[in-house]
Amino acid sequence: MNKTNATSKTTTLKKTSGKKLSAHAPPIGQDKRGNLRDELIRITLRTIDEKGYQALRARALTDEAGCALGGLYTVFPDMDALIITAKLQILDQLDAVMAALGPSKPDAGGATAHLLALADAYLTFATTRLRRWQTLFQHRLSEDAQLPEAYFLRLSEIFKHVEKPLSFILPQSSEAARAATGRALFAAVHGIVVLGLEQRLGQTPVDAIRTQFHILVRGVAAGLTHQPDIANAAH
Amino acid sequence: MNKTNATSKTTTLKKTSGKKLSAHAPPIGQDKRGNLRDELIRITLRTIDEKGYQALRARALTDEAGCALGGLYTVFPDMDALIITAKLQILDQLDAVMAALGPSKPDAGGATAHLLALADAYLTFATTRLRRWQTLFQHRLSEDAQLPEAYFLRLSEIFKHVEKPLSFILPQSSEAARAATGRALFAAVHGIVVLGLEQRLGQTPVDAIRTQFHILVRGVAAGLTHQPDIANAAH
DNA sequence: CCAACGCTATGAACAATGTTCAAGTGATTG
DNA sequence: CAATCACTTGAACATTGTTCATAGCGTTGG
Repeated sequence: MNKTNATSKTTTLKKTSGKKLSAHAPPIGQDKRGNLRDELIRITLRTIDEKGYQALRARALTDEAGCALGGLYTVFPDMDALIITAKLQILDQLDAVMAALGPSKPDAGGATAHLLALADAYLTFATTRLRRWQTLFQHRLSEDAQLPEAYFLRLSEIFKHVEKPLSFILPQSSEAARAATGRALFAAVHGIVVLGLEQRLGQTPVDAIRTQFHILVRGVAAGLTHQPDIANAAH
Repeated sequence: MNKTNATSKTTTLKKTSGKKLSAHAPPIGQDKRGNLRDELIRITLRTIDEKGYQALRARALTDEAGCALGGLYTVFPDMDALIITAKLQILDQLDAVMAALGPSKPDAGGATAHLLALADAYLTFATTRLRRWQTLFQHRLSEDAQLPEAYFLRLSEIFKHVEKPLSFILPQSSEAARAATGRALFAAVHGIVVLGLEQRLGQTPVDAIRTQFHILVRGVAAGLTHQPDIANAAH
């Protein structure tokens, strides 16, 4: 069912035909070294967009980049490193989308509207760039490998987009309380989107997803407005 | 690395010497057919508990079950089917944990407390049976395979645990509004746990996670109590 | 009893992976 | 022109899940 044998012919063996003429007329490679790295990253992102991160294959990438299989391992220690680089770029794009909304109006109503706009931007990112978003949050690197610290730093930056408007809903609260609340809100919206996009049965889920985080964001905003101590009574 | 169970292999193989009606218990293979299936499921869950779903290997499972590699494919169409069966059982366990809390007290305060207890039960499940929980929500089946409808039915049942106490917070709301709110709340807590357990850096994240969904659940409960229309104004 | 049949388990073979590394290639240098 | 060196190459390797011709064993018919 799974691994169809269609590929048996495709991937191989121009070796019989003499490639003595190595033909370094530039098929793809523009410069030399650093460009193979960038080229591989570019192809990785393109493959993700077209077929999803599950389709990333060392041979397919190097074929398309016009280098040998081993070439990949001259610019990356392994495939994980390549994918991590791609994930970092995608995270930057998500950050940019949320940053592009600008600041919120400095009152509780404006803050709530801004939180909804952030959630909407997140949902839009997840649906319009579904494969990139899936790469961000579904892809697992293999066993021992660890995401770099820069990844988590970027993630905290994203949480900050949510923290900022909270200062108009929780003007008296501590920095820590706002951080926890912002993180909770982002994670909550993330969870709604995750479970919503996971199951592709049912009907158009996007509106249902939007309904859910409307309830959630407006509910939390109203609750915190009436009882700000909730955010502080952490323990 | 560990071919420790060479003994089990030999013992099971010798049951070829007749004894269909065996008085003394055979070592592993008790009956015939359905037992290999159950045995494989058992071993699958055990492997998940000990090493995580990433460690599931056809050869390791069949070795331990005392059958040949191909034996797996006589009782399951492929490994996905086996893992799906395991996931269904794990989902049942999660459902049982949340059902074990019983009903909430029939007022808004009792409902809020119950929602918090549900979130806490979920977090406890995720942390004490981490590998099973990861299998539930991190494992992806390969490409074409689909989770069975029973899986999503079970999931809706779990959402219902959250819906029920909501009737004391939103007594006037429609069934649909409560369903959307319940789903949103579960997904929100799920998102908090997911992002919380993802990054194991920092110190004890469990308390931080608990803090977050306290803010969230109590915030939403308070908000919906003061402005019940939020749950209805879907669009 | 045994011969023939049918089901089931078997495990070698296969295709598709990521990764390694000896060998090759071409430029630079002495 | 030879030697050296940095870099590239792709065949080989180790692991995967999956398949399928074959062998084994119980049942049945004569």
